[in-house]
Amino acid sequence: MTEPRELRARGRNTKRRLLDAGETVLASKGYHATRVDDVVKLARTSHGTFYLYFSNKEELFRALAAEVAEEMQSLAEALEPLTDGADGRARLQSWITQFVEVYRRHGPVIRAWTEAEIGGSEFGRLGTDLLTQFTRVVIARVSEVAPPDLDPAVATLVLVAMLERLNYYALTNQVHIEPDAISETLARVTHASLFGS
Amino acid sequence: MTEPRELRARGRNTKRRLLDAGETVLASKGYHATRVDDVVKLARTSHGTFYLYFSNKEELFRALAAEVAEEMQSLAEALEPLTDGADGRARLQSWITQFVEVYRRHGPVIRAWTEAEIGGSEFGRLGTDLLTQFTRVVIARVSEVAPPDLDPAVATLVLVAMLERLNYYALTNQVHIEPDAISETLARVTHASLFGS
Amino acid sequence: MTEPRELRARGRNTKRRLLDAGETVLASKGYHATRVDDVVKLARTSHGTFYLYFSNKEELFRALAAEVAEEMQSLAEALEPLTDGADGRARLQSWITQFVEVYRRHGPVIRAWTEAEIGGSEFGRLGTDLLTQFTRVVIARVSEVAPPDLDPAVATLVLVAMLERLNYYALTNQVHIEPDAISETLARVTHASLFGS
Amino acid sequence: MTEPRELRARGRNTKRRLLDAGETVLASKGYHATRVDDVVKLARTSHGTFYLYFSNKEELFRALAAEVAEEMQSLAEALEPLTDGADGRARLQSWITQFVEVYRRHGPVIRAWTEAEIGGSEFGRLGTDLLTQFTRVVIARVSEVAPPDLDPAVATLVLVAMLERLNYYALTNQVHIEPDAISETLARVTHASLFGS
DNA sequence: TATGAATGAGATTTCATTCAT
DNA sequence: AATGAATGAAATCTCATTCAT
Repeated sequence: MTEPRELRARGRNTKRRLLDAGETVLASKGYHATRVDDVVKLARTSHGTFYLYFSNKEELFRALAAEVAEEMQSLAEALEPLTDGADGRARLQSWITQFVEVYRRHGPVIRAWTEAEIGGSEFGRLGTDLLTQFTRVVIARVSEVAPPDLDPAVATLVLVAMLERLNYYALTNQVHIEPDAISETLARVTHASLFGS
Repeated sequence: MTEPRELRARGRNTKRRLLDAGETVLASKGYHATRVDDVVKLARTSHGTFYLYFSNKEELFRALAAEVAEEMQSLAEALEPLTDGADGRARLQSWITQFVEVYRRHGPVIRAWTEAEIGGSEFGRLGTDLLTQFTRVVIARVSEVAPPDLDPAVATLVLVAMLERLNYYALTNQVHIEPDAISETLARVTHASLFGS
Repeated sequence: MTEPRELRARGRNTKRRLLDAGETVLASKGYHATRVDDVVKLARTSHGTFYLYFSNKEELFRALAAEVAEEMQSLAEALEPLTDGADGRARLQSWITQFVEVYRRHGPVIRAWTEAEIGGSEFGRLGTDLLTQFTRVVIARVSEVAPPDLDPAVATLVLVAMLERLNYYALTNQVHIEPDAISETLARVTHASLFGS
Repeated sequence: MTEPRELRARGRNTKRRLLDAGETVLASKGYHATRVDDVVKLARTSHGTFYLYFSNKEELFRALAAEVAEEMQSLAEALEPLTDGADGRARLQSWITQFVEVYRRHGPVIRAWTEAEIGGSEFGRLGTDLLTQFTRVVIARVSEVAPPDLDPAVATLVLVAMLERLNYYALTNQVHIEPDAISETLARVTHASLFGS
């Protein structure tokens, strides 16, 4: 483990460059195919410097994950009570838009969890933990309004699955979807499931 | 390229063992972390033999993909017209149950596409192509019944996203869901979106 | 850990070459300064092959150590009861000559224990264990004849210290000693300490 | 080469801390495994500062060696003529006790010579030179009294071998020996060899 | 006098693929 | 049809030393 050191301005800057480079490379190559060499080249620094800040590749990704996890967590907590009506749907859609935005910025990290957790790495488990946390908050909101015959936990998972996966398809260009259509459709489907069409 | 050769019984058996081993390893380690060594050990054969049947690692995955693609394609074509009412919903649910079953058997391969396509490998593209094909067929069905203000393509993607991702969560034990609850909930949400609750 | 595999003639030959090369390089550079690269070059093989037989550098040395430890153990057990008189001294000297011979052949490995045990590596502990074993057997012989005011354990250590260190000086050319003079002098000093001059 | 500079109190203190840290790390890790990083951490200073006082790692060790060499040399010169009788043996034992004390304080450096000289480093040669010097003085004393059939040079080496190695065993806890037993036994064995029991 | 940061050469290790039998 | 052995390019990681402040 690299001891967390007190960093001066230059050091903080270098570490930031490495994190950003890591996220960029992650985006284009995925977790397993990312080479330390790619990261340091992009950050315009050396291997030695990389290992000054992170004791290995995994730790770089853990640091990225921690940053994203925090954003996701605040987002989850920002979800207000769900309500029926055009008004409630608009609020839901606005929340989903924020999610889409976070995914647009940090999708690569989120997707990397998927890749990593299959190998059972620590990084992968971080992703699972976040999913659990995120889900817990949303379930609470769904429980308040779900019809009695709809399991809130399952419904929430469906929602999260849609959120994550649809963004994923869009971002990897596996399909073409208008960005606006994503949040609108997600809001509509979710709302319909909870309150009827 | 290994020329497709006529194989005797023994050869076919060996190749089958390699394919099965490949799928198993894929399930536990994921695309990038799968080693030829793991595969041949599990298949109780040797590296030399592996390259007798596949000219490289990628080709093994392609062969696996081809098998799964075929099943998925028949499944897509088996989707009957969607109809309103309890009856229509039951038929939809039964189709989803079949999907869940296919995913249960071949999830590792399907999930590996995700991982692979990030690196831009041929295997990854195969997955994308399959998604496109699969989607095309489903869109046709959805178009027949979607309300005018719901884009059939997007709605289909939502459906597929749910299908794939929820199964994924369940299969990787990231969350616990009752197997039956999966198809029931998926059917309910889809039906509600298309026909109202 | 590299699983112990069944080796054919060629494999056994290669492994032997690596072991021998390891011992040679150890002799000239010492434990820590030995590079896998030196070993494989001398064995006229490749890095890849090295890791086929040993999962890392340490394991190569452990294998060497085990071989030497066995020889040392048989030597210890070959020590007959110590007796007074010219006759007894001749027998002692002949045993010491054998020790000198083993040291001449495997001194590098024995010396490497010293270097390694300082770092607390497994390899180092092997050396300590061997010393303990070896000493135990010799103590038994010394106890039979030591004068009451001479602690057999300490006397044995003195003997072993002389044996090891004098050989070491001679082998590393830190001093020049006629090979015959080594065993003769060691026999004389030991015998004098136990039985009087 | 770092020019020997006139150091103020603060500088002298820093250099002392580095030397002490060097000896401590040497004790726990050995010559080859000692890292500049370990030394500066223990001395609570920085890499930059280290190279202010020593032009490289080797020079730190040379400085340590020089300090120890001086002590050893005075010790050698303090050896009085060897004489027979209880009286002579007591004087011998008292000298050996001083040796044991020096070894207790500086054993790590002395042991490191062994490790270093295998790689042919300057530091190793320093150790060899010291051994030669030390031996020369002792041989002179032994020559005065050795029986005609005992080569004084070899007898001296035996003595030094015992001295060094027994202390080494004791200090590295490879065996347990009562501190007093060390010098007593060494004195007895040496005396017996030279003068008969 | 001091130090945090950076460097890069060199070491270890991995693994897809080829070879020889 | 099968396989044990070998390979070497490429990846990860280490650490003595230098730089800039």
